[in-house]
Amino acid sequence: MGRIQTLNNSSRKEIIVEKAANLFKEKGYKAASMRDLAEVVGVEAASLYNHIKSKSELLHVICLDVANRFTNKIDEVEAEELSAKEKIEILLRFHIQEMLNNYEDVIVSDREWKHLSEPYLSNFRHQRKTYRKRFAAIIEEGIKKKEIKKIDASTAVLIMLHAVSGIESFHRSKQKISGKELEENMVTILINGLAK
Amino acid sequence: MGRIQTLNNSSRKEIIVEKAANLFKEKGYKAASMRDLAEVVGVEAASLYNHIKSKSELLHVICLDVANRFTNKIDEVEAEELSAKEKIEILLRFHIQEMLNNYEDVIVSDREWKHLSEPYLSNFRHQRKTYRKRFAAIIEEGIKKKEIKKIDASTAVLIMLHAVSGIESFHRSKQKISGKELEENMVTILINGLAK
DNA sequence: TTGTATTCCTAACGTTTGTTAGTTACATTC
DNA sequence: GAATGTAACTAACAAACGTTAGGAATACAA
Repeated sequence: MGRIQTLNNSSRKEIIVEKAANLFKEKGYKAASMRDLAEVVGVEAASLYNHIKSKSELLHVICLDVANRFTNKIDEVEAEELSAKEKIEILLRFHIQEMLNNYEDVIVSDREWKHLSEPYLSNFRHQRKTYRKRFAAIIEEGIKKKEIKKIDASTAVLIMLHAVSGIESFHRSKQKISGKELEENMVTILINGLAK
Repeated sequence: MGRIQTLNNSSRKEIIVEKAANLFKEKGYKAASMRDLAEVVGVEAASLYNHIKSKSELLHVICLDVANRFTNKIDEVEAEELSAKEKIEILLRFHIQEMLNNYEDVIVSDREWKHLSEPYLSNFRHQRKTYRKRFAAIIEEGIKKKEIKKIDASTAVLIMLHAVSGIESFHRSKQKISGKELEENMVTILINGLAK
């Protein structure tokens, strides 16, 4: 009968959420059972319920946290006095950094948000939609100021956000290049294109 | 007691696979139950087993079909006498077209392949890996011939493949722009970049 | 019309699922 | 050391899952 190891200043709940993110990333939310999670945590399944309310709570804690991080960042970027192109590059680099450092949460949020229950599902959808609109608005500002090519702004947002999510494959591979190199490559390709 | 509608020259099995792809896309493979599928098909769950062997067969039929289409295309492209840049653009446009026309299969294959059972899982993984290597080789050829910027080829592949998968959001949105416009925007951004 | 496949049905199976109830062990405070 | 709250356990629940068995209805060939 071993207790959950609580190192640092993280609570037992935080540890469970962290392990859950890992498991959800690996197997998907639906395929990951509470008994799987319990095993990883080192405890019986029923014991988890001393710390969390339900399986779905785990998912919405993860998703909400990720969504808030991106919302906070775009708040910050919009407030600064920068050119549109600079704003875009900052956001793009932030996405890449998040994907390099907190990728488990980000991937789960990206891929499993559909399994959120109401009202968290509606909230998440709204926050996501709003974020993309604000991102697109920055691009449109850049087009107006002739910093950016005349392209469809929402398509550009779509490309950038999804391109970044490809970093998951990078994590799985043998990491021939470093995170910094990856970041520079991505920014170059997306801002300046492949063609010479 | 209604029978499965079999129009054109498609078999009942093909109809089930088609509806399954739609359902898997909507709810995810694990969350989509055979009873859900039966309801969509218009039949009782047990009746499906007169036409298919198992739920997992549905998934691997879908995934294998998608993987083969891309493999066939890259076979075709490699055989032609074209510049690397042209080859890349053809492949990119093919990905976009597939995502516009057969997106349900492609999305399911992209997102749910992890739930394949052996030996289909290993086969799929291998085919996917090989495809990406071949794609990266074309890019490296382009770099050598100075048609393409000096970037990390596998990062470029990763960006392109994942950018295209963002077209799913396009399908969900109110389609302000046409498929053709979307294609041109994507190709422009990825080949020439955002910056003016 | 009769015989034979095909396609559907109902009923049920054995698992696995998320979760609750009730109880025991540990940790902390007085 | 007694008291109290926290965190673990065992056992079990009802519901949902994929799938099978066996029989009834339909379609097609003779």
